[in-house]
Amino acid sequence: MLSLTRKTDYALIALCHMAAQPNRVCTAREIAERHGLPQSLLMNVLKSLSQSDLVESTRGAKGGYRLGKGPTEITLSAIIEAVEGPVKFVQCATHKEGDDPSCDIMETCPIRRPVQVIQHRLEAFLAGIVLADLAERTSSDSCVNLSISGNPQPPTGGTGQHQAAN
Amino acid sequence: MLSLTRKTDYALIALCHMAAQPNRVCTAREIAERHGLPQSLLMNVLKSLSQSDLVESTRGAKGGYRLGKGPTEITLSAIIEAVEGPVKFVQCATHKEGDDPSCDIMETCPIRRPVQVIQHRLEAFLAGIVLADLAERTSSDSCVNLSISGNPQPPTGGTGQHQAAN
DNA sequence: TTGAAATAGCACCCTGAGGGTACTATATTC
DNA sequence: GAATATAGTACCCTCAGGGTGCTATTTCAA
Repeated sequence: MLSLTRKTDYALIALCHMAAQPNRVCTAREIAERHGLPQSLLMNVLKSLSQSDLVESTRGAKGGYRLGKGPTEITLSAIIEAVEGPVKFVQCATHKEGDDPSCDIMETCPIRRPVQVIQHRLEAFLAGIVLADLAERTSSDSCVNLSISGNPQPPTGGTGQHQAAN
Repeated sequence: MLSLTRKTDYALIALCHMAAQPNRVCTAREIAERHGLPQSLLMNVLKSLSQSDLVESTRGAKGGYRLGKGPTEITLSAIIEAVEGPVKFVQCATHKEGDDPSCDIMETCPIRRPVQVIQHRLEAFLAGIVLADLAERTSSDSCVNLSISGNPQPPTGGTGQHQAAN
């Protein structure tokens, strides 16, 4: 369905929670109770984030989690990758030479190249969104900030405006 | 995993195949054999595409499929939607007032708004890629063209502007 | 030193979507 | 009427998503 999993949802919520309180450590329980998430699952997610250094964890009493980087350094693609694994728009997109082919028509596939280009553009898209963008609108309730993006700006029209990638 | 399903892969292959031969009808068997796809599954996919008017079908002997629109009118988002259903970056993204909430923290969810903005941008991204972009690079092997459509252009705007490093 | 609080690491389970098959009905051509 | 092709269903199997539970480890504080 081309959708994120719920784990990523939880990750985003937890990260926003931490971003809003940069000067203290937050426990999994606190975050779970505050936002009504299942605590055990949230802990799994926080573990993943910790292993990817997106959050720092402190064990023991008075322990908890805090952001491991600044909110402008944590990209959406890093979050997704930490929780769900690498984004694969199509299975063959991240295929390396010599790998066991995930798809048995690799050699003759007529759409492989163009689809890989789309993959790169999607990665760039996700890498361009950072936690600060999300957290910002979370605290202030204004609707405005993200919405430069807000008007979806139909990209269909022109061939050839600027491109960010490649 | 934020990935397309194999059905969409098949749809893209079939559509590219048809785009390359605009003046004749192609049978499911022909496409399946040509590209090594399972015929029965490909037929399912073609049925979906037909119901969404992305392809025209002709029944009976000498029947088959052909594109239902020009290759510049068939967007990637339309293809995905025809085969997989609506793109939902997150479950709640397409939620309408009064629906049964797909997520029981709808009301208090701190990231709902920003995430919906991302969803809109993703939709615009996918709507900006058309079949012609794929089919083009299929026949000619040049690598350049696709960069025109969906320019990723991070939605940050207010906050830092980050360039996708690729 | 001991207990409580917190994360770390497994192991396991259940459900549903992805992915695939099979069969029948219908339309068209020759 | 036979052959060819799509249309429509109904069904099945596998595996990732999503969730639970238990144990180990670390840290603080009484």
